[in-house]
Amino acid sequence: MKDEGYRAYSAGSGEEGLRLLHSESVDLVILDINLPGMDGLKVCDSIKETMQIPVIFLSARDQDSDVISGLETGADDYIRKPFNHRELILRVKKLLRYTGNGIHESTIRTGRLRIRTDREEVYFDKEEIKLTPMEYKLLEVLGRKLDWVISWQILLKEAWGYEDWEGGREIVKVNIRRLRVKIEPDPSQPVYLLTERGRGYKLATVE
Amino acid sequence: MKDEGYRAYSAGSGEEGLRLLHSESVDLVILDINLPGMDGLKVCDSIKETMQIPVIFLSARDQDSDVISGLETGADDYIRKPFNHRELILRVKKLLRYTGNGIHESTIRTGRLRIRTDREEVYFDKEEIKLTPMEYKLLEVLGRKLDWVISWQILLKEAWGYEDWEGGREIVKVNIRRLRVKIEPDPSQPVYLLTERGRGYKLATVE
DNA sequence: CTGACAAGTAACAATCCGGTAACAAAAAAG
DNA sequence: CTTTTTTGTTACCGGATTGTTACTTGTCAG
Repeated sequence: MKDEGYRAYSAGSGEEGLRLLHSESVDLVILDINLPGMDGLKVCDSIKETMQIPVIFLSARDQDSDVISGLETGADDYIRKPFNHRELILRVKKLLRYTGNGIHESTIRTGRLRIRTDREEVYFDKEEIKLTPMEYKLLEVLGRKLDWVISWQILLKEAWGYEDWEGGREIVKVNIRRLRVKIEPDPSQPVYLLTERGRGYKLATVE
Repeated sequence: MKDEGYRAYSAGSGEEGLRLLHSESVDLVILDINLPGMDGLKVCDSIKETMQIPVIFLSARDQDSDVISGLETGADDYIRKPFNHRELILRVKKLLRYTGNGIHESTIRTGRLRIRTDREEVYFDKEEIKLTPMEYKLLEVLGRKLDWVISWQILLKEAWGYEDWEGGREIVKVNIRRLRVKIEPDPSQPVYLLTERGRGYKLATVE
């Protein structure tokens, strides 16, 4: 997993895994069924109860009934051992894409723009663009939903954390402008950060 | 599949399957790799190129390399034969849940027209038609009741949220016109958005 | 054939939305 | 505590969107 650019943690038991989930910010869980102590199905249950994180079972128990009970407890995929690494990676990527946390590739790129989410840095070609924390947050929110139009209400919530706000519309408008001034070659003719009138803004894939 | 309450079609070859896809409104494809004529991977490729329908491979070819190439062509899942019915159903359900299809279809299509309700985008063949928010709302309301005649009172309520309104009739009339100008090849000879004099309007299935 | 009414069409006007700049408040740096 | 940077607020402009009005066309009953 690390080779593919993901952060990865491992736990020796179900309990330890659940503890990790609460201390770290985790996007996906790969889980065996045969575990010391608490069994995998129970762990999956307890995960699905409290959070919406995709779970993949990876188990030597290859009976159909095992697979079925795994999927029925809400697991998102079930891979039988022995498994192929490449297949696992592909299935992980697919799941992350579905659940929208997909662009955890730590760098989001479109055209000459590059966002390194791990370091919170933005580059235009090789040059770093210095963004203020707010500007960066806004760009990341847009980047994580590349090509999707996002309304100012959602942006306000995702980037600022405000549910509603008097001048929410203005705040977004102005900060979009500030972002454009920094990331667009010509801020009045945006190429990356586009407006969909009446709907919102989107960061578009270019080229 | 039918026992589970799904509509199901089957095709004896890739070509036939692709033809079915265009004539019927399909939410998910289950595909073998070994097919007479065009092979399954090619079929999957061609599906993924033009539409965003989930594809599950179901194949006797159980080598890891087969699974990997299947997933890499963009398939959403790969099940090895022999397979268990219950597992297949569970995986189908899961996919339909992810892609949001199933309950309310995420794309409505008639003739050369396609409405992507998840992104609020409308296409004529491959070309996107830019609609204003109001135009889109109206079209979606009509599209969700394909072939049903809807009165201006209902349209007013569904699209505008007004219970009654002085110039309600006019507002609908004018916006229907605006929609037609954008979606009809010849706005004065509508093919999609038809009038039922005295009753209302409907979005008709074409072909 | 004709009048009445529904629907089509076009032009106009009000409103809403986004772009922009300048300014003020708040936060961070020195 | 002062300076600088960042963030939020306000105001105004221009244009797209939407609603309004007026007029034309088409359909159907009598």
